[in-house]
Amino acid sequence: MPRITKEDKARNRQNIVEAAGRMFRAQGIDTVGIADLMKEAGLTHGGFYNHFASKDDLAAEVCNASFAASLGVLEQAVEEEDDPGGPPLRRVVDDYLSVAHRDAPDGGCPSASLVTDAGRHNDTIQRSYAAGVEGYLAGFAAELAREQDGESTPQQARDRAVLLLSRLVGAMVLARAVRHVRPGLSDEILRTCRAHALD
Amino acid sequence: MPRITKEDKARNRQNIVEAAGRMFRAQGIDTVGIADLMKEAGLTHGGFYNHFASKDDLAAEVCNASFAASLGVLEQAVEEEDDPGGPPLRRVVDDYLSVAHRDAPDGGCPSASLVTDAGRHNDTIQRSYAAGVEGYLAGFAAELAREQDGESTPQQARDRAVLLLSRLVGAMVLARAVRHVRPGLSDEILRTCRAHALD
DNA sequence: TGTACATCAGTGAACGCGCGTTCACTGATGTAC
DNA sequence: TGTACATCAGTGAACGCGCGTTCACTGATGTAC
Repeated sequence: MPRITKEDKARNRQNIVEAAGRMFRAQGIDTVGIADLMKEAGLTHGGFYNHFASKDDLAAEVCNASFAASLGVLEQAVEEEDDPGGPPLRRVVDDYLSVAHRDAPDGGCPSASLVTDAGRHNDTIQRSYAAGVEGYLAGFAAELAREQDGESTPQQARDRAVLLLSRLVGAMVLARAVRHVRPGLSDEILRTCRAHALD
Repeated sequence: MPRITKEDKARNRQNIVEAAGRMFRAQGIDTVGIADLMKEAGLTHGGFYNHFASKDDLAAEVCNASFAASLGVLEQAVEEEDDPGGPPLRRVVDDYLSVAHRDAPDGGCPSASLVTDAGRHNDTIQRSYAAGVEGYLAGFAAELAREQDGESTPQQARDRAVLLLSRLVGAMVLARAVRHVRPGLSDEILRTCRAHALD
């Protein structure tokens, strides 16, 4: 049946990146095989290397794409001005530390779902991850500065952004780790941290 | 040369658990092979199944042992009364979020180093992990109650313990994830969270 | 206490499996005239 | 615009490797008398 249209090839490539983005976040980079991920993208495994030089190569691109998508959602949430649920960062925290986000890591924040994978893979992946973290920090710091309306220095906003991200990530990874065997504890972690993440 | 003394067998078993404890925390459960870990324990891979029914079986035991050792260190630190470095929890936080702990996950807190592994393995491992987390929370809550000297309810102490552990774990996993490619960012995360973990 | 035999921890080769990656092949697309 | 040929994305078998696990074997220890 091949050969395929240029547009089809581009679409296939994007499908691979998106499928891998979901699967890597849900199950971890090492757990997901090339064959699994190509099937999820609607292809057979042999064609993988028409698009990527290696699995690590894909993983780095997936890391970038996941952070870009996740940051987009974040900034969109921040921009929705007059909205129920209080100020933007209040809504961001409530969404981040929600049961829905805990139970659907495949569409969620890569800061949390790839945090261990990043440290255990090559530097290219780690750089993509670190850049994504910096993106989150910049976004949080900007919004914190805006909400305090000149009441804080850039350094203070930066510090608070670092604290906020650490708290969100810590609560989420712990809540996910105990979810299946101690759902009550998992819920408690989310609830308690939701109430105090912005302290 | 075998057969071996009963005492030798017990010592070998303990060596395997300790070697696996270090390697699993440093590299992750899936990354470490049976052969690697038996060599580290000074044995050959074939004998593994004289001690454990499966790798998962070992992993659950390792999880228990690592938490027990780590909690022991924690409680010992708390008990060293008149000591420089302020009140016990202040010292616990400073040790936890130290550069030394970040750079030596093999001897450190399993809450942080096994947090992702726990969620991705079978329920036995996850239960060991969750029990360890509860141990940490109980230890923190008791010390928080003691330091506030009756000024807080058990519920408040529990909430603060949940917050504290989440913050420690979040900061540590993030600091480790970006360590090799952004050492400055990694240090910043530790420093900032050290200053505010007990807020 | 001494002797004879069963036990079983350690060894290292082997098994089966799944992984990342490579390859020969196909045939529709892209392109040059 | 039409024709002829080169390109190359997708396919699925195959490769090499390392993994968790099994196994036959060894010989010192444990034990029964």
